[in-house]
Parts: sequence; C-alpha cells; structure tokens
Amino acid sequence: MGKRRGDGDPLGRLRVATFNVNSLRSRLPILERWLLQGEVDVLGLQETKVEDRSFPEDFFRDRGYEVIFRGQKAYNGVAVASRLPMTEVAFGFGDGESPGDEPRMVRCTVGGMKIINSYVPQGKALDHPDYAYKLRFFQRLRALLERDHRPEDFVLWMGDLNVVPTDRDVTHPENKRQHVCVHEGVRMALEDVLSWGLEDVFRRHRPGDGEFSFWDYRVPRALERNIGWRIDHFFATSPLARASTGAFVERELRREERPSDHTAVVADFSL
DNA sequence: ATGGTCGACTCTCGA
Repeated sequence: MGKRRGDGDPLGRLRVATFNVNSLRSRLPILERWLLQGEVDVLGLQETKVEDRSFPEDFFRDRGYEVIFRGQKAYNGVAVASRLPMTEVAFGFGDGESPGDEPRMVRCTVGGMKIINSYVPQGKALDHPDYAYKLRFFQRLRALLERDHRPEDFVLWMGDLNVVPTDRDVTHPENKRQHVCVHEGVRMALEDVLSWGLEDVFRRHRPGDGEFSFWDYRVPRALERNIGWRIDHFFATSPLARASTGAFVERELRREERPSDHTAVVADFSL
C-alpha cells in the first residue's frame, strides 16, 4: 500500500530534475527535445540569466508546465517548471538579510513535497567576499529549514549547490583543496545544513565513482575524458529519501550541440 | 599548464 499524505491523494511516481542551464534562452532547443520525452514532472533551473519580463513563459505552458521564475540580466536566475500545481511559492530566504538573493532561491510545494531550488553562490576565491556570502548562504538555509520545515516532512533541497561533498565527487581532488567548491570550509558548511536531516539522494542509489554533473568548458574534451565535478544535487529528508526510487545524470544533454557546462541530474520518487 | 571556453555584454566578468 502506498504512503498517503495528510492533505490529499498520493502523487504516485514523480520525476524531478535539476539543471543549471547557463542562459535559459540559449538552451531552449535542448530543453525542447528533452521535455518532449514527457518524463520530467518537476524541473528546477538555475542560471537562467533572463529578466522576468523576457522569461519564455509560453515555452513551458505550451508543453504542459506551470512555471515560476525570478531572474536578472546576465547573472543568476532560478525557475521551477512543474506539470503539477505549485503552491506556497516564495523567493529568497524571507529572513530580511539580503533581498538580492531572490534570483538564487525559490521555494514551492508540489503535492506534499516541499521543494527548495537554489543556485548557491560560487564564491570566486577563499579570500573573496563572495565566499563569505556563500558560507552565509548555507547558514541561512539551515535557519530556513529550522524555521519553516521539519525533518519528518517531505523536503527536497536541490539545485546547483556549488559544493563537492566528498573527494569521490570531483576528478583530482588533491589539486583542488583551495577551491571554493572543494575546500573543507565549504564542505563543513554543507554538512551543517545536512545534519538538520537531509540525505544525498543521488548517492543513495549511485555509490560509484566518476558520476559528474559539470565539466569545465576550459578543459579540453572534459566530457569525453570525464574530468568533472558533481555539484548539482538532491538532498532530501529521510522520509522522502526512502521514497526515492532512483537517480541518474542526464549525460546526453551535455553531448548536445551548444550544451551548458552543466547537465541535468534526475531523481525519481514514488510517493 | 593561473591556460583553456562559453554566455551576456562590454571591451570584461562570471563560471
């Protein structure tokens, strides 16, 4: 017998994806072919790089998705497209600290699932103010979880989180100890969020090495040589992680002509 | 290899 939520019918199977598109409008041909397969129910996007007045709403609506978005010119921007109704939509942290982070943070509810889609600041360098902002971003996420959620609920934090959780999640980690996505400081910041009660959904299903979501444009033939980083993630509360049935990297999207430097990562749930 | 390549936009930055 399937697990029943308290507030309605069970969702059944739900496929969720996260994709840093590095400019939504330049990636529409890839999204077109991908969404045409009709298998993605909820899609979190990051780095849309489009102002709200120019957001291609019709593209999603014409393909059966509701869409919520907050972006700016040239940088940042997040969106969620969903085939199921989205409620409780909110941008930013709602903590009054920094309204400028709205294009990096969107929350919504789909069925009984509380979704947090983030584009965590990359940080530039360990001694750069943006890195302090990045660490603070994780702290504020922890505070948001404590304020608005419970580890017993179905909570999913996903997105380009710009952190390599373990040495197995990047090629040549020994050369990257001072990198803002690898340094022990950012890993501790992530761990502090996860200790609230979140689990790596991808690793639950895929324990092997060499699975990445980002390959640097500047490394020659990085995809073919599989020199990459796993920085796009799904972190779920225990009940939701237990309801996950699989996860995988959509590697083919990265092979397409004019791809993003990231590719999509997919997680399946049976709720 | 402090290189390399994209995308948006300005002659440079962010990743």
